Amino acid sequence: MVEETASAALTLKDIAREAGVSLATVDRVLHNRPGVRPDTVRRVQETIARNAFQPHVAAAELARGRARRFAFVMPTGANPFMLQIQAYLGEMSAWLSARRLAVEMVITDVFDPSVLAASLEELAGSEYDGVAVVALDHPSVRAAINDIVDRGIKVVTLVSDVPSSRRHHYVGIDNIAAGRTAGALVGRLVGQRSGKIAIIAGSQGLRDHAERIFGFNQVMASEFSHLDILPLLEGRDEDDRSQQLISRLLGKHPDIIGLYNVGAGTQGVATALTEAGRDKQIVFIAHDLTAMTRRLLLQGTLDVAISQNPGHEARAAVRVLLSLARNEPILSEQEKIRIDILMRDNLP
Amino acid sequence: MVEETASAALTLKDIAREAGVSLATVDRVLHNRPGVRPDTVRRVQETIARNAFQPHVAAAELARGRARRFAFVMPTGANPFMLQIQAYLGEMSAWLSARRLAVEMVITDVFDPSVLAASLEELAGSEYDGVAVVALDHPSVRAAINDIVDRGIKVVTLVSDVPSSRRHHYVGIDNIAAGRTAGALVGRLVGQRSGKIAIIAGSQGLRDHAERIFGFNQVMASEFSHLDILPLLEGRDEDDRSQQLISRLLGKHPDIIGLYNVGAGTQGVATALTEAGRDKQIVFIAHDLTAMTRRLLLQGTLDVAISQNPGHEARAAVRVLLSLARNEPILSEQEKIRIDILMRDNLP
DNA sequence: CTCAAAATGAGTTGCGCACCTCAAAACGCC
DNA sequence: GGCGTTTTGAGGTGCGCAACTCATTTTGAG
Repeated sequence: MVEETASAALTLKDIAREAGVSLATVDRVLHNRPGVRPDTVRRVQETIARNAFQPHVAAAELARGRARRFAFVMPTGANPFMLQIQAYLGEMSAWLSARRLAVEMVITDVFDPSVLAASLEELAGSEYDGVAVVALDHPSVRAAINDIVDRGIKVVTLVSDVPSSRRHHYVGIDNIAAGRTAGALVGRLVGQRSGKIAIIAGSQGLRDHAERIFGFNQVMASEFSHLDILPLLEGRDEDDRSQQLISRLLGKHPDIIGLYNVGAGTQGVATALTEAGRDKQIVFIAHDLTAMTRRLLLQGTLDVAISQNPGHEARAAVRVLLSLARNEPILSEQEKIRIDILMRDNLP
Repeated sequence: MVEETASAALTLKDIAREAGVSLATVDRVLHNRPGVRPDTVRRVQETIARNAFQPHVAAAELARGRARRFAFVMPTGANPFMLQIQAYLGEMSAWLSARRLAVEMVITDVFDPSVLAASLEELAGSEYDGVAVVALDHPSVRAAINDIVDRGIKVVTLVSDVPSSRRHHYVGIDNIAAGRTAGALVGRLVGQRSGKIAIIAGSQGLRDHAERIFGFNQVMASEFSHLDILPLLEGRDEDDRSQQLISRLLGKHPDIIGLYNVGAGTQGVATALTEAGRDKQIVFIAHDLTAMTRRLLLQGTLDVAISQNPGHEARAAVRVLLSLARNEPILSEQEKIRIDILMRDNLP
């Protein structure tokens, strides 16, 4: 029992013949070039639709000649998650060059709106076909993104979104949902016990951290109101500072049963927990899968790591930019980034 | 600060010149065609490697002429998970036809080794470039797969593997790890409580079910030995039968605190739980994300759904077959199927 | 050295499309 | 009806490679 799923192999010539026009006109319609009567445009488009015609991507790509260039605007510094994204882009290099795609890194201080905006404005005047940017949500950044879009360059925001801009796509997770997931897990894993829940973030000023905290508190308030949430600590994503803050907190509150680390500095938090000898009694949830969090999961110090797959984000950003540049539909289901719940037994 | 990641745009002609041979010889080397001295082969390959040369896939695809044909051997019946995979393949139809790829469904009884083997043998003599098969692990199936491979057709096993065959790739999850994940979650979510844990499967004869049960028991024995595991029930993946079995079990054991459904029939199990009024007290874990399990998660009847992403499996199978057919390297990190832990707050 | 077999060079064709030019036809306006 | 403008047709070129043919050179065995 065999079923057909794919169709014939029409070419532009067939479409031209069937629509009663020349190849040149079909080409004009296909690329929105001027000089075609609206009536004729419609006739050609109908013929294309009627036959479910798809231009042969390989032929189109070959005929284009020049390679496509994409820029990835990434933060300076040693943020492991960002470095992982860059590493996965590196792993794609054979894949990219076989398709004559060039991906270039633009490293800049994405946390300073004016610096980021300036970097983006520079790209607006360049020869890039697409830009992926880890964007801070700020009016001047938004304006810079819109400028790039107006130049006909495709833009996707990566990891961190600027929803008010006219960017074509966002590749990343819903951080409110991530925070809610953390809250639900803490609440469920502490079980019947009652006690206090600690929460530490890098800074409330970071949009993704703020969103996670919001989601976390939402769930705690609505579903686990019997638990006592301690005031938020800010560890600035640094191991040392996080360790000190948590050590002091553990000393002050012997009845902490759950701990959520919103940002980085997980190693510091874990050290504080083990030094206090309370890593097994306290439910500890953090973000991102690194060599370090993997180790902590296997040891049992960390109970759950909530993560977004950096490899998936890197590849999705490239694919989305490519599809946009080709005016191809995007497989949205494929490009959606999931909130991964990682425990010891489902580590990839 | 800009860093280059991709390289030049050499062509075969450049390679030929640099290696001091003709285009024809490079072509022979590239496609393992006979008639080239080993010494020359080496020289050409070294030139290719030295320049990190990648043939332009678009040009290669275009020059090939004929389209590639892939067959998907899928089970008969209304298994929702399998239907989802087929649905996602359908969603790819525009993507496929733009690449002149034809994907055809071969629906057969994959649970009968002789029927499946016969279907596969038929494919061995056909014009397919690749075959994806939901394979039962049985000697005659293994032999059939090896036959197909010997014909030069690429084979990937889908969802269910035949590790002893010479299939080129497996697209699916590690079911032992999935079972262990279920065990860890049941154990963690019941918390301090003590009581009995129920487990129901379709049949122990199904390899994936058996593996999940194995993993589940492994974790329960080593980490949650204080919990009492009830004997396995077999619901044949049917809602009615599962409901009856669970209803009876709930009547007999008032102290059940956890329940793991290994296979299908989740609706039946859920009905039994709610009718007994114990859906909130019992930790309930099942597999796969469907409209039904999504509803149960939102209601709170189901606590966790463990799933493998059917869309990802469909696309990965196609991509892997395509890469194999093109003799391209596979992005293994991309094609790996993860064990997803889905709760109410991280539903996609 | 001779001869057949193996290895190689040189060349052609065509895949389907993008992108271009130039001439011809159709059109709208006065 | 004449005019300029818009629309269309016809055609060409080349992208990089696969796949082929056929002539020529090199090689090794006897």
